[in-house]
Amino acid sequence: MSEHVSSFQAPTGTHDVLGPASAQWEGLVAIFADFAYRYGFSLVISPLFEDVGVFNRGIGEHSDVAKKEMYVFEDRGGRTYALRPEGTASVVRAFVQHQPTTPWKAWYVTPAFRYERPQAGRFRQHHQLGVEVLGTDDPAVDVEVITLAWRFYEAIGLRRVRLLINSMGHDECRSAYVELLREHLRDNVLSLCDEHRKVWNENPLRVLDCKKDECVAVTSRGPMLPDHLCDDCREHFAAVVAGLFSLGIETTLAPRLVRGFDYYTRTTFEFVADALDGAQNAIGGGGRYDKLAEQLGGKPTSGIGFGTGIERLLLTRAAENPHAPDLVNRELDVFVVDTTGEDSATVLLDTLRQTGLAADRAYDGRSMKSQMKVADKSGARFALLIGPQELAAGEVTIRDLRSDNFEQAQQRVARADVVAVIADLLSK
RNA sequence: GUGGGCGUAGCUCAGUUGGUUAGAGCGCCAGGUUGUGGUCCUGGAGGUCGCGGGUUCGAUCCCCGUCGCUCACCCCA
Repeated sequence: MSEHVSSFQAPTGTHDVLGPASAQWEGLVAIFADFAYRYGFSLVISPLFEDVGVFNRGIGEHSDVAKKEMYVFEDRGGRTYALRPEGTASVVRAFVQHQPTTPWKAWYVTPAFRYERPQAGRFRQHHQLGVEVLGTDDPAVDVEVITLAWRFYEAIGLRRVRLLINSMGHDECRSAYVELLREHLRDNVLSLCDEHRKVWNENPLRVLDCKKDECVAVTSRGPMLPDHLCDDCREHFAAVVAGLFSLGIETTLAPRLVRGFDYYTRTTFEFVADALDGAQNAIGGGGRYDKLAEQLGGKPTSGIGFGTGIERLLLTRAAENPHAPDLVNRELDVFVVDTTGEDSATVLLDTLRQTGLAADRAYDGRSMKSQMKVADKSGARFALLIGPQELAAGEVTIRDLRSDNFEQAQQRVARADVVAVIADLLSK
């Protein structure tokens, strides 16, 4: 800042996550990875950018995300790519490309990019955790995916989360329904809100999602999707709801829940955090996409997935309980203070770390007082002091940084015994 | 894309109804005699008052523009 050179900052809508906040991320990802493992999922890593067609065909060219929110660019070879705006399309593209044996259960953690104006809980780069299951339309897998999400939310301490669930039907029963809805909207065009009065015909389902009083009044008098499902879809939906009920997972039937991506069929769901009173209270969502693999050039393959936003999860945790415990412990065990200027600290640290302890030190040959201050701020449980006396005696002074009694707080032990003594002290 | 609020030290903010060397708290660094943190005391470093232009004898303060942050709409995680 002292120079007149211009500097840089993170692009609009993006953020650097530094410690200690980043430890919360580590914790979330680690817990989710563990859940995924316990539910039989394996990690899938796919590219952050794809041929733009993957997303256009996947999420639908008429969706808002595809129309105006994608980061599209041309590379030096003239190919048109887009940064992934969500996780599912890439994973399904990978499935189609590699044709793993089914059912294929994959989980991911990824950034997602959307060109939007940032606001509370919404960014141009956000991060999602998610799972996908390809190759079965068994309602049991719908239940399993939703259960994984639900139990995960419980595990990270969320208490005020509601599960909204709906069925979009399959191609035929949905398009039949859309026609019914279209007729109903046509008869009531003048009663719709300003915006939908113009565009209701392009995608009638979107009107269901409108929160304006005018649109709500019209659609609530009109046909509802769950009432117009075919027998198969109705049975499938009933099986999903029954499965969740048998697990004690409370569901809210949401007949007007229409999610933003066109690929959804049958089961769709969303998790809403009541602690987030802003507009951005959806912390996760997903659904079935039985036509997506075909749309991406693969064999007809059923699929279902779920994604949840890391930033919103952390916001929700903080909103529900400002004093929520850390999701992962990143405190140091010991801090080495060495004023001899020789390599005692270097050697001792190597030993400590090899035994699995978390250990750090001060640099630049600072005074003992200065190093002790750093030790204190590091949060370490113990300080290990090496001055001329310890050096000469081949010993180390162990000081308990949580004790305020000078006499009882420290003891001198032989270098060779340090690891054992520390291990013993930490186990108490 | 549209609209509101805001932009002064690393952080949170005062302040100047336009006038000499711009402040506080926290944080950071160094001391408070002989090798020891957390409290306390002292001292220090650190700011083109977002950037550009205009008005003025003079602008951090007024005006315009611009960039950025933030909140909301739309939509979404």
